[in-house]
Amino acid sequence: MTLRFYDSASAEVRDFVPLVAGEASLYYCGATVQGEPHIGHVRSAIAFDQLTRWLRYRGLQVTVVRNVTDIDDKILAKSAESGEQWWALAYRFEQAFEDAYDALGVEKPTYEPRATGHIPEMHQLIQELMDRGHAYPAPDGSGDVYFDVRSWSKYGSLTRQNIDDMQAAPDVEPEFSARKKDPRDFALWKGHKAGEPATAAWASPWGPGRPGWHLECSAMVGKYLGDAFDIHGGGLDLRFPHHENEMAQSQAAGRSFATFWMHNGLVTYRGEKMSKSVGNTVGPAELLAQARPLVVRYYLGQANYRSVLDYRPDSLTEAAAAVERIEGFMANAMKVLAGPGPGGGRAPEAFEAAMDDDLNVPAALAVVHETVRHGNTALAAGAAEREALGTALQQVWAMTSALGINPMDPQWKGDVGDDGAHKALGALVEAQLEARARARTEKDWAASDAIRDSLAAAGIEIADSADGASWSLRKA
RNA sequence: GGUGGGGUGGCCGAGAGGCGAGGCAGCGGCCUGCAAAGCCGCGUACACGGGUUCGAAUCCCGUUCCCACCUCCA
Repeated sequence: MTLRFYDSASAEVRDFVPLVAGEASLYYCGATVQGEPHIGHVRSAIAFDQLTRWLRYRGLQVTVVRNVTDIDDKILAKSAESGEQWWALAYRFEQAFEDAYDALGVEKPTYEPRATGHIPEMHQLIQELMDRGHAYPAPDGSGDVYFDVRSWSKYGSLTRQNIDDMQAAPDVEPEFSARKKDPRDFALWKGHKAGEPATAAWASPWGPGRPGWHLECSAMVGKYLGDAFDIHGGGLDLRFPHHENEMAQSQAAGRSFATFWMHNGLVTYRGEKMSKSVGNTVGPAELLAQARPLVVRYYLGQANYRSVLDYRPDSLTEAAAAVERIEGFMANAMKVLAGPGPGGGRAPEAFEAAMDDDLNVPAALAVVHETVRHGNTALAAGAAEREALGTALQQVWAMTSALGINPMDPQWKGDVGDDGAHKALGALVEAQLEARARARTEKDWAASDAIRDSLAAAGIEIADSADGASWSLRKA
């Protein structure tokens, strides 16, 4: 087997060869916790969760690091506006992100460092850059320290851009530009300004201040994954300047940094990028109000991670139908096979090949659905096809687990209600089903259908089969 | 101006020279007391114009439209 991923630095699909055999290290950019999460953030996390799960499926020991940027201009600005302490505000939104990740089955990263906990590592990196002549303190005594892009000939290589071809940014802050040797130089350290809270300033050899955004990630990567690691991920919108700058400052300091860069496609709404600055965001809570977490996860994870996902509210209904098809098969098969869920099965080769090929989830899901169809056929064939049924169930189990969408996973059970209530409901429904069965025996179709209709009105769906009727709560 | 990614059937969404991935919706059939679920069948789609080829959605040339980044953004 060969894993192949699209490396956005080289713009090609390449064989993935881990730096250390049997292991894989992944760093992907988490949130700047200055507001509520939107589904674009969540999509990114799900994409890298799929990647993590697949690397594990392939037997690699995976170390995952996702940062939390808990200090930045916007956090301070919002704090100043509302009066809430900046660190309290940051923590509040950090929790909102965590809740969304948890609800949608994104596995916890191995490490989840916060920027503010890594100031010494940042100072060290700045010092290394200064020693090598790639960073300089602002000449005006502001306490800012900048990265000198002209001193690093490879600047622009991640995004294959030539510095001189780049459109000059609108000079919104001339007072900053005046401190820079080149307008594209970016802040490694931001000197403390009058009016900013003292709690948002850390002592440094260049004066009190706080870290620049790009520097945080480089410092944390260095601490948790070392000078060289396998994959750096994040949203496509972070390629430039964030990732370009990260790469420049890390490599200029003599670290080799990532061997693969993977960027997930953005979520759009009515054709336009979803973002806080555009103001067209839709939060995970809005989707979770319309559909079960499993359905939301399926929806956000069903397209190729690199493609644009245009959110339309009704697409959740389609995702729900697809999930129920898979879920229905698994539930029926488990009932017939009367065993606990099968663990440890293997996915069909076609599924593995699709996932190995740059995580082709849509093609992999096609295999899931084909297997479900075969399984349903085996189910209908009865005892003669028990073995085929068992195989299909095992395969569907393995595939959905690998994608993080196994409907039988306890993770998704939360919406069923507590066991006591469910048990009581079951007793009541079973009594109804018995009455209906009697009516059916007497061919009293009116009575039989009345029972079915009243249960349906209460959100309980029943299905007839050769061995009697079964019921389930209607899922959103 | 520079850099990247795209335009596939009613919708979503893979594929990337020759067999119409898969899902959703729709239609017909089987099953069913009737339904539901499930199974079987039905679609001749690849922005436009040229070209290469026995054969192009896939390659080449041109045109056009869209998105993203070049400023904070997953």
